[in-house]
Amino acid sequence: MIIDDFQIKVFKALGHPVRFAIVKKLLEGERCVCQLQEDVDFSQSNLSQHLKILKNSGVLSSEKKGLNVHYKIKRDEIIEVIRLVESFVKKDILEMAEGMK
Amino acid sequence: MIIDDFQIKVFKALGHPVRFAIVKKLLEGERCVCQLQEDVDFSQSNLSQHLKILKNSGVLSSEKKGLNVHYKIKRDEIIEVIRLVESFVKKDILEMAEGMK
DNA sequence: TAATTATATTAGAAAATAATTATATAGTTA
DNA sequence: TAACTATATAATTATTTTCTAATATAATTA
Repeated sequence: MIIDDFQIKVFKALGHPVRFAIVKKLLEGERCVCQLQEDVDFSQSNLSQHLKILKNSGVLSSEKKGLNVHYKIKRDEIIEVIRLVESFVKKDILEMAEGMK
Repeated sequence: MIIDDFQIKVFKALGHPVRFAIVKKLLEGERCVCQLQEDVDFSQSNLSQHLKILKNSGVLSSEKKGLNVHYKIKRDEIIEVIRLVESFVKKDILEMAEGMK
């Protein structure tokens, strides 16, 4: 199923620490690559490659503004997804903590 | 952030075709490993390894019932997440199709 | 308790993904 | 138009993930 493939691509894109960090940063709003670079301590080239993966998966969209390229979260559903996963992961962590008593 | 790590684990778990297929099957309800094996054409060992990853990430939970082990989706949020991603991916595909006209 | 069935684990090979380094391009300003 | 700045691409290497094959375990039944 082709829809499955696209869904898998989205999950794969979000399932990497650098890319997840980028997306979380962009929850605050649109940013140019140069701004993303600030928060993050790996090469420009590497960042660019991760941005490409995020864009290809449909998680981010980009727009060229003069010399800069601005990236943003493409759809609100992504924001929802991250919130949902965060909430259920928190439950898991709580339960784990309970189990250790 | 530890919560981030758990979230990333969830996305990574869902970002693989075999594991995604397993989870989609379990949307229909709890299944034992033997039943999952039917739909799928790779080794028992491999299936078992993927189930382990899904369980460790918190996506699935399991319960031993006699000789069988039953797996199910651990939390309803997971179902929601999959629906959301499906819906936004469909939008992307539609837009792509528009763009090709 | 020996054999059987369902599932899990381990080790190693194969494949996929990620990071690094170097180079290219597109827009901008001097 | 030459030099500069921000970002992208390509090639290579390093790392991680996945698969395969063999073996182990736990519950069940003969």
